[in-house]
Amino acid sequence: MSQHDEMEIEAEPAPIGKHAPDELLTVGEMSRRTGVAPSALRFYEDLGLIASHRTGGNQRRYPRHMLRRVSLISVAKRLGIPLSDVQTAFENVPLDTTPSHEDWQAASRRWKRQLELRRLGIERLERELTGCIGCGCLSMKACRLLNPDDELGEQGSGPQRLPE
Amino acid sequence: MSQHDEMEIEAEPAPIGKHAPDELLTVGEMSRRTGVAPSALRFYEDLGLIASHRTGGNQRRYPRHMLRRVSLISVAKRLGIPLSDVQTAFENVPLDTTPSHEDWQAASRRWKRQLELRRLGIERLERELTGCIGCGCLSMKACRLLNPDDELGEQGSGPQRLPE
DNA sequence: GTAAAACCTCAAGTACCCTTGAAGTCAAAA
DNA sequence: TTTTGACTTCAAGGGTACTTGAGGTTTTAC
Repeated sequence: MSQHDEMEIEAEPAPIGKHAPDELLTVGEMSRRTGVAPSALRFYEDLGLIASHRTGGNQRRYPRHMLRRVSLISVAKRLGIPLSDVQTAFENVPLDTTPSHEDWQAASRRWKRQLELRRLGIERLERELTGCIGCGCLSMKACRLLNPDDELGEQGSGPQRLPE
Repeated sequence: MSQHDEMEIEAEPAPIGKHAPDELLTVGEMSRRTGVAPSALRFYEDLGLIASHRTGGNQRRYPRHMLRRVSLISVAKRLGIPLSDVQTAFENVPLDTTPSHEDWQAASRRWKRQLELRRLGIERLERELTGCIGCGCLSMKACRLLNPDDELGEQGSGPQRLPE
């Protein structure tokens, strides 16, 4: 395996001077840059979370803006956010064209809201636990943590999500 | 085939219609009280996350303190915390005897620390996203969110966890 | 005493989120 | 041009977290 220096990745004839904004990335380059395995990238593409162009030889070529999507997906993964939620967050970010300023702004705000809700859920549980530590009991009666039949504890069975 | 060769926990005649404070719970009662399916309870028991006594007829009977464990497990599920982490959090809480005040206190503190780490990860991402919204870019170069090769983004492939 | 409801085990199935491997193709360096 | 590494698809496998179903037993209620 050849370890290239961090040079400009130019799959196509390089425009003189600066990197092309239209530069396309192979699956391997995408993987190295995002830390997401090629197999996972293909998987995300099957799910429609990301998209690629194909060369004449049927190889994937990703537009640069796809880096953002992949990075956001991997961030979500680290926070335990399911891919279905990621899909929702991406709802109005175009796959086929470079998303506009506004597209990403809107997506950022959606992401932030999601994160905020998750954080609030955690903060609340922290408060409950602090109370439990304070009273030294984890009391079944007093502790909302252990009686979560409120907005946090939607249903009895099945996968559960934080409220949205 | 009945096996009464040893003293087993018998289904005691319940005090008329009401629950005794040291009452043992069947798997069904446990399920109704915690919202966790009986199959999941059995699964947790297989994993060693919870434990039960058995009647002479080999049916599970849960001591009341097991309600806490199950509830905490289901809280963890809601927050996307894997069962392996739950196991860690329970490490020093006895399964066979009613955990003491101090056992639960220590567990509470461990839980709180776990939640705190998770929250901090989220808060950091929120800050990053706020910056991105602010600058209106989600810039690949400026945004740590999209270049997470720091303590949050350990390695390239494989399942990733929040730092602990 | 009997019948229904609740329980038991064990095996297989499901859903998500991928990874691994086989068998073959493409692309760029030597 | 040749070689090699990177790529392709497709099928199967794996970990987590369970659910479902079959076939049988126990407990409870009448």
